[in-house]
Amino acid sequence: MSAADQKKTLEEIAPGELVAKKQVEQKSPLPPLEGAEHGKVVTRFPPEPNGYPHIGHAKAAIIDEEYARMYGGKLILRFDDTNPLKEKLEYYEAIAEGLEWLGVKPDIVKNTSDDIAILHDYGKRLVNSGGAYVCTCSQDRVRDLRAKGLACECRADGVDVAGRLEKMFAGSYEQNEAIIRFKGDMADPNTAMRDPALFRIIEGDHPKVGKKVRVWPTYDFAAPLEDSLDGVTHAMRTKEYELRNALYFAILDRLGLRKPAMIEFSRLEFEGMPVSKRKIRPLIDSGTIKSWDDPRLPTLSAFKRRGFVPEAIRKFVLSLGLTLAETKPPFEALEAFNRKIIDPRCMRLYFVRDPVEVRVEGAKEMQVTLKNHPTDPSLGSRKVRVADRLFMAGDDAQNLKEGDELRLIELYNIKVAGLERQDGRVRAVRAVMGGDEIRQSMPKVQWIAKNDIVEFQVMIPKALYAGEEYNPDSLEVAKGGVESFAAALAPGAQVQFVRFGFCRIDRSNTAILTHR
RNA sequence: GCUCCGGUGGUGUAGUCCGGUUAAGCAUUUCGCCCUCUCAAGGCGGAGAUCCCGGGUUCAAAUCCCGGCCGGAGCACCA
Repeated sequence: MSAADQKKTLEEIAPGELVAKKQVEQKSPLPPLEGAEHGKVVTRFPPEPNGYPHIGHAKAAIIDEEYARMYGGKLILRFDDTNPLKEKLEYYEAIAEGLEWLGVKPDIVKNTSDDIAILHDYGKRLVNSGGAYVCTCSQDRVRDLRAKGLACECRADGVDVAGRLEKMFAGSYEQNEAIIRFKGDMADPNTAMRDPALFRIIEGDHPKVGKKVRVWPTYDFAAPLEDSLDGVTHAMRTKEYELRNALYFAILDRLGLRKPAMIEFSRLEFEGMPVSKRKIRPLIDSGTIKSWDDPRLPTLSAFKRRGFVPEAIRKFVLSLGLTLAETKPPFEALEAFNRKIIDPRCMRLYFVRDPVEVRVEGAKEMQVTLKNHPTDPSLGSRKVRVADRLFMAGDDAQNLKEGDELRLIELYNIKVAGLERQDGRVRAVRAVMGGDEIRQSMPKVQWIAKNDIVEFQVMIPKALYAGEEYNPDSLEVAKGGVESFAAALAPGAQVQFVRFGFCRIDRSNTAILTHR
């Protein structure tokens, strides 16, 4: 019996007994938070200031903020700076700037290193209460025994733990000589629980606290403590940390501290656009890529430079949801969001790639007014003087045949009278006036008056990586010309070059293609 | 190797916890039409998924159970 038949029969036998499945409506693109109370939600975005912010940071920060706002709560930006060897002052700033550009406004900004004394205190407390111990084994031995699931002597009773702890903080141990380890379970199938390091000694110059501190907590210790102490109610992190959840909660349990809820989501990365410094740094060091805002990179500064707007990134990120599936979302979707947002505010200007000269016989010099936007008059117009010589795009010219008619957009029609070729390529076009009637079927092309053209180039970013290899064709350069009006635009201006694509002016005579 | 997490149209997701209302919603992509002095945006419409595979439970399974297969992650004194 089909579902419909069953339903019908049921209605006959027991009218009114059929209950409609409850409708779960939800406004926000994100699912509701478990146990969230309005006004009491605290989330946190905890980047390590060890590099420039990228699209992966954006995802986490946006989700964190979105939830804080959704529930009228607070967002904490916490620089997770517990490794002086990796962190630099410029990265704190870069991250803060990146978030500001994104429109993510934290309610509180702090550093994990601000709380180093508190963290030390809890660490000592944990050791003194038997929840952790000082291990003086070599790194190799620790790794080896963890793999085998065996404990070392340092964990046994009878070791002078108090003395070792004292030595650790007093500076008697050298770097790598001693660590504080959580007393977990060396036989736990979850290897994260096999007595992980909680503190280690690092001789370094910390960007915020200098050389004063040498005993630094690891992420595994700092994260749960900070979250709990800061009042975070919902902590979110990417799913590669999933196995550490047990440790996170075990630490808080042993210290008797409040436990936040933990939510995971997958990392965000685009195909051919790696986020990892391991893949980008060599290209920078070798000069293949000049800077961290190169338009092929997934850094926020690159997205900005390329012409993506924060609203588009936010919409895109939220459209991905909180899935755990590891996929590479379509870059085209980001482009589509961005296009819809910038379309109404981009002036339509002419860029001709590989210009080919057109001579229109009998054309008199005249002045035309061109609309800067097809539907929005507030974007204004511009005046251009045209005589009998102008340029059209090389690709458009190549397909011409004698007798073809085409429309020079917002100017007039022309009829091809002759083509001048060189090596089989059309080098110049001779044309005659073809009237002014606009016909839908007629091809329409953009043009630039000969006396108005300015040399110009557009950089076209492509996939940086093809599989595991650097893509040597990742940056295409389209050379050509623009109207003098476009050449005069200030860097940062976003325009649409008609029939070419949306671009952001990067510097004088150069733009970057945002997307088609 | 051990442990954990994923697997829904070309792509990304919603739905899966609490099985049934439309055998699957949205976005992107693509195609067609309308609009249009752009191959943009906007409007309308179409195409595209045996919901990884195989069993089982059930009147009924994308949803529950078992077993596979495939993909990813963790096993740092990095975060």
